Amino acid sequence: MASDMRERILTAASRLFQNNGINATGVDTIVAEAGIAKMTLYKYFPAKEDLILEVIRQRSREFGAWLGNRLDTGARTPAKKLQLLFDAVEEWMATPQFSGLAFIEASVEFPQPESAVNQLSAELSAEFRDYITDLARQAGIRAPEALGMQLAMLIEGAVLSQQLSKNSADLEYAKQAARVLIKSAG
Amino acid sequence: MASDMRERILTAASRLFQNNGINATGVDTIVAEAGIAKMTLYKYFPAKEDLILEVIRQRSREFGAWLGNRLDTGARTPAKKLQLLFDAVEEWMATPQFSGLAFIEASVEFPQPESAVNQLSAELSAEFRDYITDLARQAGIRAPEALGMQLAMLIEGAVLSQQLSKNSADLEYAKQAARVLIKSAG
DNA sequence: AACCAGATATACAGACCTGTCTAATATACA
DNA sequence: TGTATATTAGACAGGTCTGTATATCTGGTT
Repeated sequence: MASDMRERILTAASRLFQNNGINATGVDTIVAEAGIAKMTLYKYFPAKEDLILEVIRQRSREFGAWLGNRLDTGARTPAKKLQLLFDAVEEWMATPQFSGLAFIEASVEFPQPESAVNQLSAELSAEFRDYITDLARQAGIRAPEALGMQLAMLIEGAVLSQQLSKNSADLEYAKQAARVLIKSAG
Repeated sequence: MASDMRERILTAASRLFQNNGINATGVDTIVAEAGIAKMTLYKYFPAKEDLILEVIRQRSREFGAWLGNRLDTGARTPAKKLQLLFDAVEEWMATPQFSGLAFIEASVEFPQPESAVNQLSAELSAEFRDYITDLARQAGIRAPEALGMQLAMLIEGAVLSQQLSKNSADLEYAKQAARVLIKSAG
């Protein structure tokens, strides 16, 4: 099936980008990993950049959907969802398909603001912040934007931490910090 | 002078790595930016990887020295230094030569644990955490490691934030979060 | 059975990459 | 002035990169 191919390419590219870096992963490597012909890749993605953009979009969508679902099923009120946030993030980081925050990695590898990859990263980063800020607003926090940004920064730092130090105690500290910040923001 | 050449190469490489990414910057570009011959670069740095490692080391050293000096001159007691930390980080981010946290960028571009660049990044990241943890310990914080990690994660998230959204309000939020966390950690 | 769209394998062009070699030039010092 | 040392310019080898072209094969439909 047609969408089957597309999915295989995206999956392979996502894994390779995560393990080796985006710029360090060649098209031939993606093709080999996906077990398809190079022409097929270029049929679905006219240029490597299109593939990069789609991988970032998909990984962000997946995380957003996972998180939204986890919070919806695990908590009723917005306030409880906010308190569940860091537990959910911890669970997500423990899943085997955890792969960092795509927009962070992409923005580091494509630092130029005029790059399409950088622009998309900035958009998705803002979306993520807005999502948490909305959560805080719905939970009745007095200064939702402040808390939203603080929690977002903490999550980004924790994800980086995890990948650098492989020390799972870090996330416990982040959770504790989130509790303190939420309580203080009232 | 000999050390002059070395310094010019490091300066040029640092700027290019920051603006375009590490893997996206070729040796020829560095040579042109530094205004030297390619052979000279390979005399001081036998391989590009040696240059990358030295750039990361130097940028981390510079930041560490700047921060240490700023805290020493701005505050007497360890407790006051801890309170000054985020103001200092804010000042550093406002300096023209601000270039992110080198070990974060490097670890994203070289994600494989067996890579020398990744290993150095992990070391420097741990050093940074230890520095803040020591600050917390000297300030008499009850759980210095917890607070140290929390502040480090917050700083890393704030630095990423700044580079992605260019919104300076983010750092104000981070400062506020740091105050809350320090107060709560007592 | 004949056809056809989609996928495959493979070679290729042209650009760029790292790292080396050589020959010419500049600089410092005796 | 003569000589060692450092730097330069530029070509080059060998490999990898993205993207294209071509020719073959496969599976489903009529």
